[in-house]
Amino acid sequence: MMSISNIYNVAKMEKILFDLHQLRAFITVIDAGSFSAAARQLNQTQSAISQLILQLEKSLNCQLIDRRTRPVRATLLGHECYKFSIKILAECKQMQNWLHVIESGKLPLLRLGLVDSVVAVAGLQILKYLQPKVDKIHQITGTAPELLTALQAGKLDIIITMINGDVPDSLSLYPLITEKFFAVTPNDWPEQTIEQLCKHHNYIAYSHQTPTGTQTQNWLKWRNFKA
Amino acid sequence: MMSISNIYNVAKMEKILFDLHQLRAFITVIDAGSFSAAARQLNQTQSAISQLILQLEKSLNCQLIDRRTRPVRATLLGHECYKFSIKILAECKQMQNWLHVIESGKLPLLRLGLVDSVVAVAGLQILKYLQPKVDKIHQITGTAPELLTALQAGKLDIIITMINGDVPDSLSLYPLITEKFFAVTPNDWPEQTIEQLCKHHNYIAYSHQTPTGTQTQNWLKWRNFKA
DNA sequence: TAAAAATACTCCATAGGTATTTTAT
DNA sequence: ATAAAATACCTATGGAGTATTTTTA
Repeated sequence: MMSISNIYNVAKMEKILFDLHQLRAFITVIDAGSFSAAARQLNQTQSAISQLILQLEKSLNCQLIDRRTRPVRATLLGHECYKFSIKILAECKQMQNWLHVIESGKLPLLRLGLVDSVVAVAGLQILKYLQPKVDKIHQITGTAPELLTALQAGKLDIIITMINGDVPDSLSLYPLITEKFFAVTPNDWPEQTIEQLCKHHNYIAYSHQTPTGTQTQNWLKWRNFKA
Repeated sequence: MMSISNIYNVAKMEKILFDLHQLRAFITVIDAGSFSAAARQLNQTQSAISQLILQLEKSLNCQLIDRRTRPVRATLLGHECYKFSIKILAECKQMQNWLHVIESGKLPLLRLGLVDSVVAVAGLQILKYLQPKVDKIHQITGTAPELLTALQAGKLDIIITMINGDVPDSLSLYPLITEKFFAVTPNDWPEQTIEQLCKHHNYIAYSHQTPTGTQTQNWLKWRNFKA
């Protein structure tokens, strides 16, 4: 069975031979019809633009602009390059904008899933924390598997839940809280591991009413333990 | 729900605040799980990678990587940035390739995905057909969903597979082969449609060993039919 | 001849390296 | 305690400017 990561190794990141400044200069030259005009638009010198275009042509190993005419014009290859360049720069701008939207607290809507136990323990704090960052919140509560399904179906943006252990690749996991627990036993008990303890002794649970009890129950259910 | 296209504003050719080397470094770090590993892959020093990522984060004015964990991981924003970066770099690579094709008549590299069944039936013919058109071929085989994922991630250039029915907008679909089938039944069978036939009669399959049998199996699996 | 593009050269900003400190497990 | 990331510092490359030459209409 092929894994995707295999493909990545094969198609390893090659060197980048041109840069976005060159593409921008190229587009501007084509639009403006001359190097000098483009230079004026970009607040640079004609020399700088000339060098940028020459670099681009050299790195792509082809002529992009026909200088034997005034105004200068894109060659056949130049036309193709122009279309791609427009698309690439648009993509870059979209990325900038999209990240800015997310981080500047102007996220229009966050669809938030919370497991019931978390709502009880920290629901209010979470909402208070999110308030300044999001315009509108759709809050949904449910069991961990339900929320996970909804998240994978694209019906939620984020869920706060206990970890499963193996999270699908398409999702990102951010640990919020981890706790270490100790098993305290009388001196004369021989059992050395949790498994041994489970075999020989009864399970004493926190009350269903307490948050810890609920969480423990959830965790056991999640891990498919039987009561 | 806001769509990304709304955000994009074509009008001005604004300053570019990041560059492709930064994006490449970022992708490599996320994939590798550490700055040092990424540096090794890119034949640079850890320091250089660190600086590239810091520059990128500064220019985008947000944190992209959570360094408080090992392996380091993309933040929420980093995840968005990652997806865009993949797309942008793929676009750049495509441009290079396309220009190279036009001027030399040959693609420098084709990353080709073939579903296993196609390899068996037509693998040799396909490679023979491509030979004069491509300098170098990376051939990868796998199941249709795997290849589709890789294609969308920009890790493959083309895949030859059975159609799904709904292909994402970002991909182009070129039908290669279509076949019409007839159901031949005895004169006295009353059923008039395939559905009726399926209800009242058993399914007789080609042997697993034959190409047709394998293809049929694949198709049924693809369509979530049960044996 | 008058624009505009290429070229020569110069400079300095910065990408990227080495060495070191800080941080995470 | 060890591996990894940030930081300080330094060097060399090359991006971009000025001045000049070459090219086009």
